[in-house]
Amino acid sequence: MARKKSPNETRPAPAETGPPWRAPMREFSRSLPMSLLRAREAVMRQFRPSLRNHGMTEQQWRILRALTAVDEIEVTELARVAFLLGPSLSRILRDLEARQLIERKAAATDARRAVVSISAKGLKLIEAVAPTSEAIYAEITRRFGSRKLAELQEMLGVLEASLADMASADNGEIEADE
Amino acid sequence: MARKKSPNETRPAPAETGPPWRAPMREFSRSLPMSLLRAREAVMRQFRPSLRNHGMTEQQWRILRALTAVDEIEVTELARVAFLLGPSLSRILRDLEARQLIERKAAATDARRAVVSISAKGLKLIEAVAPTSEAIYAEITRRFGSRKLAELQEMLGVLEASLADMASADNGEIEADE
DNA sequence: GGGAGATGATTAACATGTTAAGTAGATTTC
DNA sequence: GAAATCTACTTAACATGTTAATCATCTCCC
Repeated sequence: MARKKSPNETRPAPAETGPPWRAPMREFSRSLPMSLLRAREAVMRQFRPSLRNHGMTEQQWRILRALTAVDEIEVTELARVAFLLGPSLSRILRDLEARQLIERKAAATDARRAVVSISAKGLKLIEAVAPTSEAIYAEITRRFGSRKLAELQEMLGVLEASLADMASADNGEIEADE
Repeated sequence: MARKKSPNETRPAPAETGPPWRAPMREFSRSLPMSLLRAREAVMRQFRPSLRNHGMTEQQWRILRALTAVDEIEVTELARVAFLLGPSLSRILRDLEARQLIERKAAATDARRAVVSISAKGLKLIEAVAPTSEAIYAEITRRFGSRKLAELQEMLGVLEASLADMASADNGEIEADE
């Protein structure tokens, strides 16, 4: 049942207590990665039950959803659009193909490339899920506010663009002292 | 747009082409879940190499990081603070304990509850990673803007709160027509 | 045109996400 | 006060995230 509460009256410290060592780092739960993670989880929690009822995961939905927007598409490009890493996509395509929700063929000009498209069965599945999905999205928009939602997405896009060419400044230590 | 793509001159359609069926759904790549996912990935991509150099994953870092803020903490509360599901936390704690980065003991009043704390070795590891981590965070803040960063986090918090009590409206279909 | 290197995709190996089931200890109830 | 129930945690099982390695094809260059 998700982690929607619990009075927790027994724990020793609220986890917001002063750190035992000098704390140069920002309050943990307010870091940007945590904020983004929690927000996304709050959103996805709304969609998962419906998807699950249709025997589909979030990623499988992303793929089928992306496939409805094109006639056919190469695997690499699909990975970019659905924002999945190659290995994940490979596995999922194998399963979706086995379930006959997609079709795959080799590209005409380049035998390395595979071209994927959604099947009639896949389209039917999308059409079955879409109404519920739309209703949920509408409710989220209603609650948060259409204006604010657009603003938020704009900021997220700017953030992403801001970091696009940032080189990670990792020092070379391979293991902690040992 | 972001996503420093590549010329990709060979693909058949840019994936932004008109859908073959009537498309009642919003442009896929601009959905809220995708925006959040991409923004978070853009941020985490900066931290992962440094963490990896210290032999640690993002989640392991979250746990150790959370532990530095308290003297000791129960597992359930730690799951809440580090935003991890119970099963994930169980596995990670087992590993961190084997690596002697944390210590675990049974709670005094309730034998079911386990109390976790960071070890001296764990603290040393945190101290080794913290400077790089801080530098990365500072650079992100500099690029995106301190003001905007605070605004963004405020909006994310409001979004999360907006959806806190939303009941998922899943219909009961268990499988698509077959 | 053949070999070195680049590219598209998959496989491998390990860590985590997610839901369900299991286990041991605590709490309630009659 | 023992059975029923609840609670904290763990295990199980499967799907995905993540990095590295592999495999097949393609390109380039001599």
